[in-house]
Order: sequence, then structure tokens, then C-alpha cells
Amino acid sequence: LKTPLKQAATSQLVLTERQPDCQPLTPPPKPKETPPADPWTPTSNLKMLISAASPEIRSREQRRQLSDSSSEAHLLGDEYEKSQPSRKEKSLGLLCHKFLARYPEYPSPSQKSYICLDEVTEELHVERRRIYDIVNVLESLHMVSRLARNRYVWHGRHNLPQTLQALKKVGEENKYIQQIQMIRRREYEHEFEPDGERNEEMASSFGSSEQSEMSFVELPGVEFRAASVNGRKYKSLRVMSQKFVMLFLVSTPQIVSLEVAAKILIGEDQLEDLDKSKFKTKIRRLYDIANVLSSLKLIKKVHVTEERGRKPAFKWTGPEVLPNTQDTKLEATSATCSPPSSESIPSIEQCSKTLFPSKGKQNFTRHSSLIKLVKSIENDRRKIQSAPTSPVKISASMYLFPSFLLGTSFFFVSLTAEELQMKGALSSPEAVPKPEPPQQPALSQPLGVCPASHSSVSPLILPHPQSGVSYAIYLHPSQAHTVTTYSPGFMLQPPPGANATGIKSSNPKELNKITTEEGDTQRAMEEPTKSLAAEERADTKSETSSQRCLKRSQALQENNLIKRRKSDEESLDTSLTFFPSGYLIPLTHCTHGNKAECSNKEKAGVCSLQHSAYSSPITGVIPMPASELKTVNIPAFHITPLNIMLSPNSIAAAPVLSNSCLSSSSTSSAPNPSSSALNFMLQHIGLIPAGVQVPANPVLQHVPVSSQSENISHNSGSTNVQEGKVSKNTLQLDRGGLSGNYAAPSAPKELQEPQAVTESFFRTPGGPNTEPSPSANSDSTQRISQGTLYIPQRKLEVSED
DNA sequence: CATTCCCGCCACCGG
DNA sequence: CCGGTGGCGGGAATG
Repeated sequence: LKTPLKQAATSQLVLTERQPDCQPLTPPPKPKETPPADPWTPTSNLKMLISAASPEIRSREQRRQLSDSSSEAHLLGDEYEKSQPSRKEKSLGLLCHKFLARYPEYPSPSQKSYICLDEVTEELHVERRRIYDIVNVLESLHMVSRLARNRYVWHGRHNLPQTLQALKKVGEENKYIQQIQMIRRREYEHEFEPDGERNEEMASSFGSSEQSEMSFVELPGVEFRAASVNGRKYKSLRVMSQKFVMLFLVSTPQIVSLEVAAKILIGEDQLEDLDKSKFKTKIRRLYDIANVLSSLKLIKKVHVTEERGRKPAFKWTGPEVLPNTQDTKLEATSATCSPPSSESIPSIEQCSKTLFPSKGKQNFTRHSSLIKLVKSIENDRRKIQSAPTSPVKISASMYLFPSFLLGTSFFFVSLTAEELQMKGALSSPEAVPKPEPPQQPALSQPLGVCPASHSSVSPLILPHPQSGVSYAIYLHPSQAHTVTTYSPGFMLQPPPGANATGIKSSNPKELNKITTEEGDTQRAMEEPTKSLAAEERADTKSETSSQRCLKRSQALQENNLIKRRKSDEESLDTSLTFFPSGYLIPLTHCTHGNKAECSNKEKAGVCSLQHSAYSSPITGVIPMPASELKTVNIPAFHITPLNIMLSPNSIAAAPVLSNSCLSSSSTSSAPNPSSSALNFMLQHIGLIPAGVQVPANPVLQHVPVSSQSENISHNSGSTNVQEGKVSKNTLQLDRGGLSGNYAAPSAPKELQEPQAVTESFFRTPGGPNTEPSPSANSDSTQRISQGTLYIPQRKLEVSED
């Protein structure tokens, strides 16, 4: 047995924790002066700390206090074991909070604060070892940097934006996305059979990560002291931390399960070692890192529930990272850096060491793995083509599936009261004017109407000039964001008979329960406000299956995503507790530029939303595969390696919207998943009769692409799992709506459709009984199995005849 | 039992 | 060579 009372510190700790207002904490080494603009408040941190403490701890404290104050008599009795610090009190997370509380989030640039490990350890009463853990991850985020032994400089969150951007970039350059998908897929295949025999293909194809020996990603402005930083060998924790973060930044639903992360991180260093112990260790480390990141509020713990059971995972809650626009922003900083290579191009890249050793310019082209990927894809296609008819699943090709099909990629995110407050979304008095890094505001808090959450999806809220209604558009988290406005118009109104009710009626709670649970920390805070909070989050975690195919797949998201909502004032209320008002439209990634920059052309094609918008918001938004859009339509777009790879498959992006566009696109475009989307849109718009669109599908089937779709159906069954629950709930709602709509095909009504469709899609396999409208259902099912991506049931019906 | 992750041994490394 | 660093994994606490 260990002796708990190693250090009498306990009591002290408690003390510290309980007093929010005082500065009992040892004053930071340097004179603490909080810059006026600085949002940081000593108190706030402490409060958080406290709130973070689990109820148990608090109760314990109380007990203790009682005993103290009361009489000594009892003391003896309970004092025994009662007083134990309890593991939680020693948790790294808590420790980290305390640590962070010592320094301002945004220290004034003028004078730097230094961190002396000795002091810290002493003041926080912890073993040094623990501090290292914290500092290491902070260092990985460039929130601190090491000066010398025992000495660190505190940077606070100033560097965060850049760091994240850099990390994201590196993550993208890497094939993390693919890796994630690969792993997920593997799991899927693995499912029943204990053996992983056929894995070879993928293993080989991906080569997991041959090269990856990565070095620490550095930032320009940060004074990473001397070469020491890169001194080979250590940094493992730091590197791990960075990689971990990258995973979040790169993956579409910004949720990463520990398991996946561990596998990827392991895979990088050593080729496929399924060493069990190693895995365990990795997980341990990840927990350490995760705890720190959680303290920073960059991530939060959730659980993804799969059929197999629920698995621990983490969801990114940090700031959305900009799409990495041409380094523009960074230039200033980068200029400072004095990297060895003296290229004339100032960019983060230069300053940061690339993960992959590939020297010089690292083009994706050079990554053998990528090449392999492409090849394998082609092979798959071939296979598929050869046997088009059979809806057989081809494992190899699975990664082609759009993420949304597999798992859900969209979430309804609602904010907790707390979050709202923080964001200033509500009318919180002073919240807004924070001196946040100037760069990201654009996305996040446009109007105060709906809180922008940065959950997996970044919602944009657009005020509608005319109507005054605002809409929330969910953009694909990953890079590009397009900001455009469109008018909601009639769309908002649910068709009379239709299911408008559907969404509304749905009980938010149901949705919520399903998916994620928050960490204790959060929970603690929420309790008080449970009324509000309860409903909040209905996110789904779809980590698993998710994105098979890179971006293009995302494009397909169309399905999922459209959520319609009533946009009256109520929506506000509702939104707070429930969903944000307006349509939530997932634009996978469109342009990343600002709206302002959108050239006319672009607008027409991609951004056209505004113009076409009137006809139907959905239309505009509806998603064509973003990737396609990018590649095809918009020259300006930044094309990532991934996109390129995919591009072959993706053919025409149907920019949609304008008739002209449509026609042109349809003509030129080869059939591909997007076509379905297109149809969908068209139908909605009323441009195309229901029947018409159908044709598209046939095409799909013949086309290589179709294979994907087929597969998709497959996957949906197994892989998605966790999503299942969510979708279910949603489904119900939708269904009702559908049936209603079904009857009357007026353009406006269509709105709800998408969602419904999606749901049904998921459902496909089992089919949730309950359906009164058999015909429609069966049809849809059928279609799906065939490989149709998603087509509104009604359409299906049409097509049928 | 499973998940979470604290503790601290001890190898390394850099001064 | 010494003391700061920080891999690493047992196994305790917690769920």
C-alpha cells in the first residue's frame, strides 16, 4: 500500500482551490499585471479550477471543513482515509489548471514571464516529473518555450493560432486523414473475424507511414532556444502532442478516438507493430496529453458509441483553424524566423520542420504512400467496374466512401450555457470585446444571434438583410470556408402538411443522450444550469467510420446535412437550448477565402448562393462535393494534395444554382456522386421534375463512381454505428416529415428532405420498422442498396416508375 | 472487470 | 560526472 500522505500538501491544495478570489496562490514570479484588454482574470481561472473539481472532491472538502470546524472528536474517525487527496485531486488536468492559473492567457508582449520549474513544483506541490508533462505539451503548442534548464518563457495563447495552423498544415501534408480512415476501415473489416489476413492490401497500400520520422514543428516567432529544441530523441511527448492535435485539425468530425490516435501515432514510428503493450503505453501518454489539452480547453472528452461499445474519444473544442490561406498572415511572423534555408518565401513552412523528412519541397506527389493510394484506388475502380452489378463490397475501395455516409459527419451542436457565455453569444455584457487574436473572428462570432460554436462544424451565421433572419451555415471544419449569404426566404416555413413538426417536435434530449458525454469537468459546471444545459449537445460522434475518402467524400455530405429550422424569434430560444436556427448547411469546403474575395465567377459557380439563393437556400448550399468544386470550378482554390488525388474521380462539380450552370455542369460533368446532389437540388428548386433527376442515378451506377455508392450502403450498416443512434432520433422526425411532404411536392417543402434522406440512408440496413409509409420506404431502401447516394424518398418514388 | 492515469524508476542527455 | 529530463510501464483508483 502506498502511503497517501506523502506530502501534507493536501490541505493546502484544498485551501487554494477553494478560494477563488484570493491570490493565495503564490504570485507569479513577475509582477502580475493584467493588461487591460486581457480577458484573463485570475479569478476566472480559479473559478474554472474549482468548477473543474469533481463534485466528489468538493464534498470531500466540505466534509473536511466540517470536521475541522466542528470538533476534534470526529476528526480522528474520518480523518483516516477520508482525507486522501483522492486521485482526482492529483490529476494532471487539475494540476494543469493550477499551472495555467498562474499565467495570463495573453501575456502582454512587453514583458515576458518566465517560468521556473523549481518554483512551480514547489508552489504546486508536485513532483517535477509531472510538471514536465505539462510543460512539454504546452511547449508543443508553443505556449511556452524553453530557455534553459529549469527555465521557460511563457507565451500564453498568443501563438496558438499560428501553431494550430501550422499543425493543421503539416497534418494535411501528411496523410493523416487517410490514415485515420484506413484504421477505421480496418476496424470495420476486422469486426467479426479475429484475423486480419486481408489487411495486407491496405497495409501495403498505405505503407502506413514509412518515413515518418518527424521532428518538432516549430514556429517562427517563437524563440525556440537553440538547436536544443530539435535535439533528436526527446520530444517524443511533444511530438506526440502535436500529432495528436493534428489529428483533430485534420479529421472531419473533429473527434478522435484514443484508439485511432494511438494506432496512428504508433504506426508512424514503427511499422505496424501491433504490440499490445506498446499500444497501452501510447494510450497512457495520450491520456496525459489529453488532460493537458483539456485544461486548455482545446478538446474535451466524449465517447463515441459504436456497436462494439463505447470508446473514449476527444473532441476538438478549440478555435477553428483558418484554412491556411497563403501564409499571408503568418508572413509577418515568419519573417522573423531565421531558419537555415534562406528561401525568399517566408512562410511557416520554412520555419517549421516538416514532419516528413522529405527534404526540399515536399510535394504530395513525392509521398509514395499517396501514390500508392491512388493506385489502389484505381485498382478498386477497376474491380468495381468489372463487376458493376454486384453490390459487393470491395474492401479496398471502401476508403472511397464519403465520410458522411459512413459516419455522420455533421453534428448538431448546441452550446452549453457556459459556452454561450464564453462566446458572448448571449447577450453577455462584456464578453465580446476580447482581444482575441484578430484573425479568426471572422468565422466565429458574426452576429450575436447564434453562438458560434466551434465544434466540429463551424457555423456561420448570416444575417439576412431583408428578412432579418439569420441562418446558420455549417461549414466544413476543415479548411476552406465560404462565406456567403443567401436568403432564406420561404424556405424557412415548413410546409403545412409536412413534417415541419418533425424537427421541432423532436425531443432534443433524445438526441443528446446518445452521443457524447462530457467530461466531469464540464459536467460539474453544467449541473447548476442543467435546465439549459441538458439539451445542449446533440453531437454525434462519428469518429469511426467517417471519412473514407478525403474531401471528396465530404462533398457528399450533402446528405446529411441539411437541417432546417424555423427561424422565428423562437428559434433563438430554441437555438440556445436546441439547435441553431436557420439551415445548417454543411458546405464541405468551399472556398476558403473571404466572401469579399470571391470573384464574380466564383460566386457564380460556387458562391453563387447569394444569387440563386432566393430560389432555395438549400440549393445554393447544397453541397456538391466540395472537392470537386474546388478542383473544377475554382481555380483560385487552394488545392491540396488530397484533392488532387481525388480529383480524378470527382468530375464535375455541379456548381448548381444557376440554370446555366446546371446545364453546363450536367453536360460536361460526368456522373458522379455529386450528380445526385445536383438532382436533389434541382428538384428542390423545381427546375427538374422529380422524374428527371432520377436518370442521374443510373448513370452513377454505370460509372465507376457508383461503386462507391454501393459500398457506401454497405458501410453505413456496419461502420457508422455510433451515429446510428443519433440518426435514429433524427430519423423519426424526418420520417414524419417525409411522409407529409411526400404528398405535396412544392419546391419549398423540399427543405426538410435532405435530412430525412440521410437518415433513411443510414437506416437502410435494418430499417427501423415503425414506418407507416411502406412504399416510400422500401423504395428508398432499395435505392440505397443500389448505390444511390441519397435521394429524397420522394424522388425515389418518382424514379421508381 | 474496464477505463483512466498516477507514480516514480531509471535511462539519457546536456552542460 | 551530475542533476535535469522525460520514456515507460506497473498497478492503484475509479467507473
